[in-house]
Amino acid sequence: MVRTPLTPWERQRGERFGALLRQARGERSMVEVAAAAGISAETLRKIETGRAPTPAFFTVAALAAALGMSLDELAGACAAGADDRAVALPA
Amino acid sequence: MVRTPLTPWERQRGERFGALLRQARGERSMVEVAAAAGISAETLRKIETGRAPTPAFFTVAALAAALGMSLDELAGACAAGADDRAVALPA
DNA sequence: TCTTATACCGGTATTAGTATCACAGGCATG
DNA sequence: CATGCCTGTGATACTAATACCGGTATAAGA
Repeated sequence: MVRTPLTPWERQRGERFGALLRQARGERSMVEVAAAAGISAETLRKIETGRAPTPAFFTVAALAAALGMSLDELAGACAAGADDRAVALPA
Repeated sequence: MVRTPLTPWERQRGERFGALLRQARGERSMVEVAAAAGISAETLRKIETGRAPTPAFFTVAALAAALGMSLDELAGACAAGADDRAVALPA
């Protein structure tokens, strides 16, 4: 109605998204990357753990810049990983 | 404190972002592009008019896909347009 | 052992994104 | 002229993102 709750596959996509970011972070600490991106460490943690499955665009953009990765490949990786959505959720 | 309100330049960036999207939409109607992106037309309108200055990442990704534009260039255009932020908001 | 640093987790507070409803203007068709 | 359709808009409702705090666990080092 007012604001469609996140679907299960959206949350799963968020988890994949977070895993991707964590992998990209590598050895660097959360606080360092968060500071580089200009966000709080808690937010970064929530995104990485999938507890914030749909972060804001500019948050992701700053994060990608801090991690030195492309937004397109990031979105593409999630879209590619979520292509089974078409089977699980035909609508 | 708990959720930093959007700064004025963030809102301005949102306006530029929306203007960019509206320009990219061209002659196509809001409802068509919104349907192609899988979001509601009202949401697209709010994003375009800058009333939703920091949309969700996947919303923007779907929109960019529907419009056939790159996320990196989109983010880059906004970042480039907002470089006067450093002067307006030194903090 | 004690301290420190990092990360995870739960709760809380506040703002913002997203969707539905109702409305107005333009334009065509009856 | 009336009616319906389409586009864009304003108001409203509800959920999610962001941030801060305290606590916990693990590992490294003094």
